[in-house]
Amino acid sequence: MAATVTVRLPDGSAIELAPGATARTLAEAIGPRLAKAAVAATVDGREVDLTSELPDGAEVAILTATSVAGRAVLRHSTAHVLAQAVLRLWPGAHYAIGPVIEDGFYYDFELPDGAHFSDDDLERIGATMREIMAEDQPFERHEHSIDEGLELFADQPFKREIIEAVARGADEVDADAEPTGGEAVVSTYWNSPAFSDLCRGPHVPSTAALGHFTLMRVAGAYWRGDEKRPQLQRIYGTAWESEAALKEHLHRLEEAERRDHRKLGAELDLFSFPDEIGSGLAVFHPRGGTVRRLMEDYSRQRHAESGYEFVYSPHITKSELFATSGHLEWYADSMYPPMELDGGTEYYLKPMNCPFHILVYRSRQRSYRELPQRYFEFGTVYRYEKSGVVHGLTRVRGMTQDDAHIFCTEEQMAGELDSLLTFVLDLLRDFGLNDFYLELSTKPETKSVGSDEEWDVATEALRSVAVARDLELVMDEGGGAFYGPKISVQARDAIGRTWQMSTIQLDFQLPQLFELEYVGSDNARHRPIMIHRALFGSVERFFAILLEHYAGALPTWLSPEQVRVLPVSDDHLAYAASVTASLIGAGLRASTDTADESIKARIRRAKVAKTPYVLVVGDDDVTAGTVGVNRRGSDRPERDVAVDELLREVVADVAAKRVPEIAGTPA
RNA sequence: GCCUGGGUAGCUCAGCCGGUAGAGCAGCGCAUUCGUAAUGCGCAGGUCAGGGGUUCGAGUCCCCUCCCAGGCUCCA
Repeated sequence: MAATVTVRLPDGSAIELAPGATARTLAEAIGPRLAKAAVAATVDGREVDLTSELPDGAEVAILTATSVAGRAVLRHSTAHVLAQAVLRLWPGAHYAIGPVIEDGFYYDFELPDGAHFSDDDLERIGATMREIMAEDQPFERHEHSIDEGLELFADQPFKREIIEAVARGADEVDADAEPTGGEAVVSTYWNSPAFSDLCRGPHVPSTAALGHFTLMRVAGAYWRGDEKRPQLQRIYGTAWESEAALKEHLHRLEEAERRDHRKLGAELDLFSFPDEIGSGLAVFHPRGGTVRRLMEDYSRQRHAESGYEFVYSPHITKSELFATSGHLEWYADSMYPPMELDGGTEYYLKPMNCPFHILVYRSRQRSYRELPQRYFEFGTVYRYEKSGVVHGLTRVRGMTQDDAHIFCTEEQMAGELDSLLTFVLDLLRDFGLNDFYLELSTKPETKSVGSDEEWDVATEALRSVAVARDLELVMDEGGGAFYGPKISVQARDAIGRTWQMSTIQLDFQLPQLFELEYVGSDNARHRPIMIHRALFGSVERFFAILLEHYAGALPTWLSPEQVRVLPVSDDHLAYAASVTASLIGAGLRASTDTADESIKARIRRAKVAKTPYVLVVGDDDVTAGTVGVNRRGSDRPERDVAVDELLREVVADVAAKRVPEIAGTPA
């Protein structure tokens, strides 16, 4: 054996250690602060425990809890303690898997006698976890043969299933085949005589290294995500490297809750979901209707400027149309069941607009001279979403898409895609979104039509316009629609969440199914290419995203009410009315609040409604022709502003589509 | 669709071991006429989601249905 081992550090330097040195020894050799902060290490890129011995010549990095990988170790270890606590409280419980997820972890259990967790249990479990952490139990790694593993977990059916999968060489979430000696082995972590868990690790050295966690909620989840398998009880939690980081995370969650569009929609009187109508079906109130109209009007204007023509199509159709399009074959699960009319003819509510636009195209023979044809429609579609998935305005059963279909020649395709992407990004920026990345979705493994070659051509066309942008491109393998690949524009909002916005889909299939043609300059018939695209996605969903992004404080140009004028007393009513009239005369949305309430109360109401400009007019203003101005986001009112001056300010704000300062914590 | 938890006044929520329903805000009325985030007093408002059952008696216990939330799955 060599007298020393030498390992290389991430900065390229080498360090010499005594034989048998562990990652922990290394951390201590580098410095006491690192030794204290260390939770695990990587050896030649593989994550290992601090107690693992370092081989000579290895590249080693120490993981601390403030790194992404370090937090994952922390969370994974906390998940183990959760399992230990549950087994302590419910002897005989079965434990399944406990992986790390974004910002936290979960663990799935099956409790004896079909018992289930309640919110009170979370507190008890959390308290027990803290006991275990106080007991300073080590995470000791052991390796076992498959047979030993099966023996160890004889009464744990889920663990046995994982081990059996490892034995078959499957890559498992929470247990890993280790290529040691060519024979499959499993590793366990032993915390105490009462608890060990199957896991590939690594873990923190001891339960005492944990502590900044919260158990969040209980949920049901299928074993392996398969609805035919047993439903387990899942506990979600989050864990961080410090109390401050934990608090910050909880604060972010509160911020997201404050921005919940369903809450804002009710508070700001924008829309509602009356039970009488049904799940996932919204009505827009006057204020929400105004916002929606503004969004749609602006979109229409931009589409008209960009060479789109406006078409309209009905909400229902005979089944034949969707049989030809393939929707009945591929999409029937998401469609409302048919209505039988006219002695047996079946009619369907439309889940998509494309077949209708195709019929517009096919209404007469087309020449290459008139391509591209760009048909736009605010098309209202209905999709029978499963009851558990509907969510506010972001996932509904009835929605209006800003849908368009472009029919073009193969030669025109690249240019169309390119200008389309510019159009999309410009439009989204006008609404104040400006942090984007692109996602390219390729052929689905199961549900798809068309040959691999066609898919390759279409996918490549999309890829080339995507990479031409100075934007991040993320692959979404298998995420395309059944008829073609797509690019989607993902936007990050004010608190760092990402939303799928616009989609651009290429389609070589529907033109074939509907036998679309155009006559080329060669006097021969050719097949056009079809591009599907929706920029808002759905108007409802885009509305929801804007509401959350702006926390309800929509830009002035989109605000349902832009200015509210408050007379100090009844003496100023006439003046207030004249100010309001001149604002309305300038094309603004303004009203006078004549309620018999104190000026303070009316200011508060106007502010709570997130009105961009709240004007107060009293004696001084009547004589001087001025107003007092409260701008949204400012707590310092300004006095003696000339009406003309204020009017110019608001008009300029609207014309510039100025983005308000977004209240709240940035991500 | 499945799991868990919910549904009490327009909204947010109290309501014990089963004994006949309560607050704040909003609404309405009266007083108040006010210069920058809630003036005071009063009134009204509920088939306790709907239906069925147990019970002398059900908001409360049981069953079914609908709706909501968080997940699983799916997705714009």
